[in-house]
Formats: sequence, structure tokens, C-alpha cells
Amino acid sequence: MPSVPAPAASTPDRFEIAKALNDWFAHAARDLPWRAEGTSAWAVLVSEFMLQQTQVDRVIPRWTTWLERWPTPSALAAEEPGEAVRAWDRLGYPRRALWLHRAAVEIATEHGDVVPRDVEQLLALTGVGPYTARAIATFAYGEHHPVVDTNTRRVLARAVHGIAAAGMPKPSDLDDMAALLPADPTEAAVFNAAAMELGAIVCTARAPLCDACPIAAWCEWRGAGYPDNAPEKRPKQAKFEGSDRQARGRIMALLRRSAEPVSRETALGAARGPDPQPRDATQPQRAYDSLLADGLIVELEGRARLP
DNA sequence: GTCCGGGTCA
DNA sequence: TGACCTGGAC
Repeated sequence: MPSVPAPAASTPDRFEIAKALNDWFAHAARDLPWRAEGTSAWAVLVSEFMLQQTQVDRVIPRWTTWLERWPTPSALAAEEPGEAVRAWDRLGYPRRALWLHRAAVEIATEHGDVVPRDVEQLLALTGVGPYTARAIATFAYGEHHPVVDTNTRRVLARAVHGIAAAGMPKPSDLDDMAALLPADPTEAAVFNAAAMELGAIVCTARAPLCDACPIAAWCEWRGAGYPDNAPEKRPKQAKFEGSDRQARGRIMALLRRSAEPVSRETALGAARGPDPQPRDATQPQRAYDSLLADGLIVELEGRARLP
């Protein structure tokens, strides 16, 4: 199939779009604590780990107490990983807490307790992928990179490509963003943040507020009359109710609040939940074993605890 | 009630 | 490509 080249924004448009979006961000951006002047690179890294799958409102309190307790990578690295898992609380996907602890150990031992500035070095840290590496380099250090998360991909799909929704992530997403990025690193960093912010609060997936959009004048999707031309979506997410993830979450919740190790039987009981007739009798054991395999729990003499 | 989103790893 | 957690939006 012939591929249609992306309509590269002409240079004047590129300048105008960047100015319009950055001007909007200057007054419309949410006042998030990790955006404050003087936020350390470590604090930015922690915020990006927590925000990977979690809404801002749930992250703020956890982020604040986390950094009071562990203001440097080495402070966290000195603790048992289970302490990170406990402090993670109910942010979800607790493997991220383990990854953050491992990244702290890596930074403390291999980088002199200084969060790397280089994208390649950041990518080598546990739990840091393409998005997080560029976000840290850009927002913590002011490096000039395109930063693309799913909010930005939706903005690019609509504004640049005239498509209602983003398809699967592609390497060219970074090129699309780079084509719009101001040359000045500070302006570029603001533009990266502004594109994500626009996707989060204006150019939303379900009910975009196009009348409030600062770049509506340049939006290809708006210009085409909001066609319903979204590409095929990912397979629908499995139900959470009754899932292995729910069973794992119940075990983790029990262990987070248990000062002492709990018996395997107690943990398996927690996995079953309140339902007296679980549909899948093998699920508790499967959830327990998968948590062991992930290193989220350890077992000693028939008793389970955080690592 | 049901849908939904999110980046990384294996 | 599928698994991973939770709570808020609809």
C-alpha cells in the first residue's frame, strides 16, 4: 500500500502553532507540583514513574510523601524494595514500585546518585522506556527532544493527520512531534508539556473541547469536519472484575497492611475475595505464583511478605 | 453498572 | 502482542 507522506507543517504554521500552544499553556496549565521551579531530576523521575498509568489527582499525595521520605535515589536505594511497594500504596501496577527501586539502585551505584541526562543512559534504567527517558531529559534537564505520550499522539493524529484517534504507536510519532518542535530548548520543553496537557484537558479522547482549543485554526481534523475515521483500536481491555489482576491486587493489599508475614493460606484466601463461589478455583494460586515470579512477594517457611 | 486509560516488559 | 491495577467518567 502506498504510504501518504505526513503533511509537514509549513514553517510559518509551525511557528504559529508553537506560539499558540505555548501561550495557552502559560495560562491554562494545571498547577502540578512537579512543574514547580527547582524540582530535582529525581523528583521529576519519580513523578514520571507514578504518572505512567495513573491519574494526576491520585499521584500528587503519593509523590509528595515519597520525596519527603526519599529525597535522593540513594535514600530509596538504601531501603528494602518492599518499603517502596508499601509506599506505592494503591497507585496500581505495583511492579512500577519495584522498578523505581531498582532504578534508584542503578542511579546510586552506577551514576553517582545523579539521574542521567542522556536519553540512552536513561533508557538503560529499569522501568524507563522511550516516553519516560525523553520526558526526564526534557523536563528535568531542558534537553531538546520530542516527547510523545498517548495524549500527544492523539493531538498529532487530529491536528496534523486529520484522523479522529491515534493508531498504534509508531517510531514516526517522534518525527511528527519533532517537526512541530521549536528550535529553542526551553520553548521546546514547554511545547512538549503543552501538547500533553492539551490532550489531557482539551483534545480528549471522548468529548474534545474544540471550541476551547488554541490550535483549532490549524487542526486538520477540524478542517475536515470531524470525520469518524479512527483506525482500528487495540483489543478491548479485559474486565477487571474477576481477573487475575484483581486477585493479585487483593494479595498485595493484604501484604501492604500486614506488619508481619502472612501464611500462604491467608494470602490465597485474600486472593479469593468476598465471593463465596469463585469461578476459577486455580486463580488464587496462579495469582500468588505470578507475584512470586515478579518479585513482588517473597516466601519463607510458608509465609509471604513484601520483598 | 460498564468503559476506559496508561508506558514498560517479556 | 498480551499482561499488568485502580478509580474516575459516563
